Amino acid sequence: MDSSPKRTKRVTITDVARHAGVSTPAVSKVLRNAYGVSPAMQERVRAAMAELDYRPHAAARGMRGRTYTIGVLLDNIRNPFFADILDGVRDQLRDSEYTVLVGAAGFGADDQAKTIRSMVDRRMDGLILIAPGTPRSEVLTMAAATPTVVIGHHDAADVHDSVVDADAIGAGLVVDHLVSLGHRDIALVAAAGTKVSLWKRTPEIELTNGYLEAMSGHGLQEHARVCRAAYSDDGGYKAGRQLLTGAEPPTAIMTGADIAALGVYRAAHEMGVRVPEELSLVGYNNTAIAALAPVQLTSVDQAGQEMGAAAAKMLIERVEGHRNRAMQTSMTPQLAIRHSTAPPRLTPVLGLRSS
Amino acid sequence: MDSSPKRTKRVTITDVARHAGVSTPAVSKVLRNAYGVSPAMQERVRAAMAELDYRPHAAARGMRGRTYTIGVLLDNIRNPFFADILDGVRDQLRDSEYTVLVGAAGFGADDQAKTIRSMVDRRMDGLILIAPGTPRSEVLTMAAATPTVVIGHHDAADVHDSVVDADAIGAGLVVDHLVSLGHRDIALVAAAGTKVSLWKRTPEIELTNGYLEAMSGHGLQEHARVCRAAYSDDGGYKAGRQLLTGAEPPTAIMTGADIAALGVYRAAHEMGVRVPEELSLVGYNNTAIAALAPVQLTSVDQAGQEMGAAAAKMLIERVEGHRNRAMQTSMTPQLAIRHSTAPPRLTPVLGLRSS
DNA sequence: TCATGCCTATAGAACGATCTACATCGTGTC
DNA sequence: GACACGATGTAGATCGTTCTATAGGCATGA
Repeated sequence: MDSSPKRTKRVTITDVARHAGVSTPAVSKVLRNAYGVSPAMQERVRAAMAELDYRPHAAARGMRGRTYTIGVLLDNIRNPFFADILDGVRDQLRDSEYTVLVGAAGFGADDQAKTIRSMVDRRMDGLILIAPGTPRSEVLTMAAATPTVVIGHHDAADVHDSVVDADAIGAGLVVDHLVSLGHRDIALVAAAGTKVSLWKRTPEIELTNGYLEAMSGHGLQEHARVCRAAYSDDGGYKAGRQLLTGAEPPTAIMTGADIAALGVYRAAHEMGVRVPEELSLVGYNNTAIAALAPVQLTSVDQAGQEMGAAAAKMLIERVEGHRNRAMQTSMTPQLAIRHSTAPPRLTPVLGLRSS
Repeated sequence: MDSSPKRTKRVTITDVARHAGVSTPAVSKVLRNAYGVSPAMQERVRAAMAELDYRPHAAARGMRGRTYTIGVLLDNIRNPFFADILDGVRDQLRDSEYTVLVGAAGFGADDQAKTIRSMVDRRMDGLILIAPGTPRSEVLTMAAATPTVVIGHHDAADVHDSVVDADAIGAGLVVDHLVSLGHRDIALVAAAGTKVSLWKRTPEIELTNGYLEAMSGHGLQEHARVCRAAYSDDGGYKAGRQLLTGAEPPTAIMTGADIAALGVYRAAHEMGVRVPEELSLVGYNNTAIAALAPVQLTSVDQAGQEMGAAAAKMLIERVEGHRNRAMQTSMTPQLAIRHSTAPPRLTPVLGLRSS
C-alpha cells in the first residue's frame, strides 16, 4: 500500500472559487442555480469551472443537500420488462442532473431490503422500487425518509407514489381473445406471491382476480383454474407439466410472464403437444423475447417504457418539492397477438400426443 | 415544501458513542475493524449499535474513507450475458460489506463516459467496466484514480486489471464444429467496433481474428467472409438478409451474440430458409435465450458468472490494497451444441427457397 | 523508583459541499 | 438627504465519518 500513486487531488469548489476570485458559497449557489446570483457572477464561475474541469463531489453534496442520484430497485435483471421500465426512467432523466443507479437485488426479500437500505444510506434523493418483495411496512418506513415510487403493486399509500398497470384488464383481454377463438378450458399460470410481504394487491393477485372475473363473465367459472409458479423458464415448465398431464388438460394456457410461457412451451414440446394447434399459449409483458422469430408469442403489452418515464417524472416532482401528496398513475395494457394462439381442435385427439 | 414530515433524524455515530459511553472515534474504529480496540470495547459498542439500529452513513464515510460501494458499468441491460456476469459479481460480494450498484448507460460512448464519471464522483471504491465503449484513454485516466477491472477487452494495461474470455478459441471451436459437420461456406456476423474508442483488441476483433485463423487452418480462407452488424435482433436480421440474398449464400452463419443469431434466424425464416436443414446457425455467449425451447441455438459458453466472480475478487484485492500490480485473467470458452446446426445439404436446392 | 515501551482511547482537524445569517451596495421614496 | 428595501455576495457553522497526533494506563526492566 506504500507505493500508491493513486488519489490524484480532485478539483474542489474551493479551487474554483479561488480561480474565479469569489467566495466558496458563491460557487455553490451557481452550482445549485440558487436564488441571488447575478449573470456576471454566473458567467465568471462557470468559466472557472470549465477551465479547471471541475465536477462536484456527489458524496460531499449528500452531506447537507442532495446527491442527485436516483436509485432503482430491480429484483431480476433478466426480465426484459424491467429493462423497458429502466429505459423509460433513463430517457426521462437523461438531460437532468440526476444519475440513475440500479440495485439488482435478486428475489430474496432480505436481499432486497438490504439493497434498499444501502440506497438510503447512500443518501439517494429518490427511489423507484419495481414490484418489491420486501415487506410493505419496511417500504413505508423507507418512503417516509426518502421520496419513493412503487411500480407494480396496486396497494396505494400516502407516503409514496405508485405506477401500476391495470393487470385485471390485461387478464380480461387475454380471456376475451381466447374465448373468441373458441377456447373454454383456459388455465392461468401466475406467481405465488410471498405471504410475508404483506402487499395485498400485487400484480399477480390483480391478474388472478381479473382472470377469474373474466372467466365468470363468459360463464366459464367452472373451467377456471390457477396454477402457481415462479416466473422463470423452470417455473413455467413445471406448471406446464402439471397442467398438461392432468385428467383434462386445458386447450389454452395464459401466464403472468413471457418467460414462464416459454417454460410451458418447453413442457408442451417435450410431451409432443403442438403450439398453437393443440395448445394456445399467451405470455405477459410483451417483452423482446415474445417477439423473437422462433418464439412468436401472443402477449400483453404493458408499455414498460412509459411506466418508467411516468415514475421518474413523479419522483422528481417529489424530490424537488413541487408536490407533496401521494399520487397513483395507472396504465392500460394492450394485447399483442402473434402465432402462439389459434382456435382449439374441436375434438382433442389424445392419441396424437406422444409422451 | 412547508409541511414536510420527512427527514426523520438518523442515528449517527455520535449517538452510538454517547449511548455506549465512549468517544466517537472509538466507534469508528470498531466499525472499520481497525487496530487497537479491546474486546470489551468491541462488545460494548456493538451492543449499542444493535440497540439503536445504527447503520453507517455511506456518503459521509466516503468523505474520508471508503464508501463500500462497487460500481458496475453495463452498456446494455438486455444482454443476458451481462446478467450472468452481474450474478457472479453479486455472489462474490454477497457476504462482504460492499454494495453493488449498476450504472446502465446505453451504447453511446458519451453516455457511458458520463456514467463512469458519475460513479467516480460518488467515490465508489472500485469499478467493473463490461466491454466499455468509452475511449481507452478516458478509462485509463479513471483507473488511475479508482481501482478498475475491465471485462472483455483484451488490451492489457498496468493501471487496471482485466478479465477476458479467449474469444479466438471460441471462434475456433465454432468453425471446427461446423467444418466437422461438412460446412465450408461459413460466414461470421460480428460487431463493427467503434473506431473512436481506440481499444485495439475488443472481443469482436479477437473473434474475427480467431475465425479467420480457423478458416485458414482448414484451408477455407477463400470462403471466409465477415459481415459487420450490431448485436441486436435488427442488426442480425439485416446481416442475415445481406448474406442470404447474395450470389452464393453461406451454408452456415456464426454470430458474435445470441441475439444477433436470432435476427439472422428471422431473416432466414422470412425467406423460407429452414434452420438447420438449409442453414446452420451459431450464437455466442450461450445466454438463457439460446436454451429456450423454441430456440435451441448452438452457442459458445463464456461462463459469465465465473468471469464476474473473478472480476469482483480481483477488484476487492485492489481496493483493500492487498495487491498493487495489474493482473489479467483469461477464461476458456466451451461449445454448447443444440439443434440449430446440422450437416449441410450436399447440393443446395435453391428452388425450394421461396422469397 | 523511575524511565521505557506498548496498548488503548480520546481530542481535534479534515473531507467537500450546503445552509443560515449577516454585511454590503445601489436604488427608489418620502 | 436620510431611510428602508431588495438584490447580491461573504463568514462561519454544519453534515457524519475517518484520519493524525497525542494523552493515559499498565507492565516491564534497570
